[in-house]
Amino acid sequence: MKILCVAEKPSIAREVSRILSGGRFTTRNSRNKFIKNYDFTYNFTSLGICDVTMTSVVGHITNMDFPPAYQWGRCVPGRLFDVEVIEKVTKQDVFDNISNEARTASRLMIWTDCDREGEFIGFEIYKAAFKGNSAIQVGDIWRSQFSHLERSHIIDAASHPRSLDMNSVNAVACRMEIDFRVGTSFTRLLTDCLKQNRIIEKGGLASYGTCQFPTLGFVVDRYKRVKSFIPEKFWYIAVDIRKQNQKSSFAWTKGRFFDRMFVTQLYQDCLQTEEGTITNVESKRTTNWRPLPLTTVELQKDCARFFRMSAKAALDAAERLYNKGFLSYPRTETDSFPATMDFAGVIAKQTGDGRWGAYANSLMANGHEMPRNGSHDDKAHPAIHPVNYVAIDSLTSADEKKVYEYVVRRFLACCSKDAVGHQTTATLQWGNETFTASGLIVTEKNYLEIYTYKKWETTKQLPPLEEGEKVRISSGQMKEGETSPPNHMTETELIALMDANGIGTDATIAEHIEKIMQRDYIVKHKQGGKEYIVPTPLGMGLIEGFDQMEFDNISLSKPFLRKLLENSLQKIVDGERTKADVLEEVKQIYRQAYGVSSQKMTLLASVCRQIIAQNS
DNA sequence: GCAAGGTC
Repeated sequence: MKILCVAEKPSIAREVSRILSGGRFTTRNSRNKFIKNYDFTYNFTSLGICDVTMTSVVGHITNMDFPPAYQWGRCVPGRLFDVEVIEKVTKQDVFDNISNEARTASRLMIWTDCDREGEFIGFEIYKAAFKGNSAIQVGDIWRSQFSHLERSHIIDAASHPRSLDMNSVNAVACRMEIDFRVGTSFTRLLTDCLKQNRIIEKGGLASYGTCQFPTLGFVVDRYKRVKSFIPEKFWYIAVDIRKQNQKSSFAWTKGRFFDRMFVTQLYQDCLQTEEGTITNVESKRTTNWRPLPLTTVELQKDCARFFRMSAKAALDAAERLYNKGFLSYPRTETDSFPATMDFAGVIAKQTGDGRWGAYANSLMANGHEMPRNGSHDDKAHPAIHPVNYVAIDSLTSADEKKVYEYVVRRFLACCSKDAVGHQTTATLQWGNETFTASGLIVTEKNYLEIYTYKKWETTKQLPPLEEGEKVRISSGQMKEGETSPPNHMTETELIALMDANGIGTDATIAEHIEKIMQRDYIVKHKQGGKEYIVPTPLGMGLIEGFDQMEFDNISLSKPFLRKLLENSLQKIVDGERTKADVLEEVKQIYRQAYGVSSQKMTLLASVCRQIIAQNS
């Protein structure tokens, strides 16, 4: 009896084969240069010893399309909400490999990632297998459940398969159809109209996407807030005391007020007394927590912040390091490690390095900590960590060097003790007002010694103060300040906003930013050594134009619709709603918005024209 | 020529 096993990517097929076969497998090439077919035998608990062929796909192998009659220019874009969609095989060689291998198989076992997309890819694999062997039915599919490649976990997964979760499959099918219909209809409408109005060039493209526009919306929103910012004056009271020839500044616990008279009144009351009283001195141990295990989004945010690397460049470098076997899988939302992971083994591989080897050695000698567990789990991959050592000087790409070093230091930091400090806070009463000052001494750096990207340092110390002590106010002043404008959007902030609002995924956030840059909706702008993202006049015109149309309580440039879709998809997964039901509801919202948009295209064009003229 | 999601 032959079992056909199919994974989502070649690296998983290789690893699972290695584990299940105990290293005794033979390898055949497929027509796709990335994909190998591995043959071995395995003793499945329920079936006994079976012949196994393990292979993989490379992500999705099919996609949606419209029939020829509905290609660009052949119908009005509004029809795309309702015409039939067809399935098209996008990777014929991969598809055929599965059909062929399925011919001699009596069972199909799906080893795709255990997330929603993985479930759908599993269904695509089933269809390819069924084409080669119609004796394989949906009910015969084994779906193995695993979230990392630790040996016992994989063997357990091999003996406890479940069935394919059609709710998840339907949720993904729903997402695909919405994104496809909405994206294509609006893109054709926008492009055709902006071309007619000569706002974009003949060969140009003005795309709309359910992720592209909310992303652009974030950038435009920030830009407008910076431009329309009006500074406001505020007032506050600041106090210095002097003791042992040392000045200490105390901050007002009330902060600041925009009412000058009010602060003046309080300040006048204070001036009645020349002395203040120390009402409280508190000295306590504080800790500064080691970082959480690394996710893709965190990696991208930190690379942008620490190395000024774009999200795309960071992910590309991490991917190359993964393909060379140095890093674990770099696309993950999980901020924890499996409890069974061999942390000491991972640390031991780093002990020979010239920069961090000594630290790794000290962790080995003194015992490492168990990493903290974050609350996110994509149920498919563990947090990003080094799997093999490479001397960074032997890497040729500057980005790879930085990313590898960062991932290693982050991992060692995860296995280290938290930093410890001592914080002293003194409270001062002056008249009716209270003020505080504090000083920090870092007593044990611990993880900070290896995680050099972060600063937590000893500050200026307070002089010895006692509760009840009278102190002379060496300077008590009412000061004036001014609110400052928000900064322009950084890539780090944009990634964080997208992540928080469910726009895109760990694997696609970087791509959406790149795409709207390609479309000339946003540009990166250097200012004072920092890089900011600002909208182009076209990008502003599009958002402004859509915002001026009157939709019924919805916005095409904000993240709410995407979030609504995401919530509804989860309900499909949970079995609370059907795909047909959600599809109709969401389609109806966009269909209506499309109707309004197509009527108001002249408004959009004139808004665009106006903003472009203002900025040229 | 159009989307977003996988992966290489």
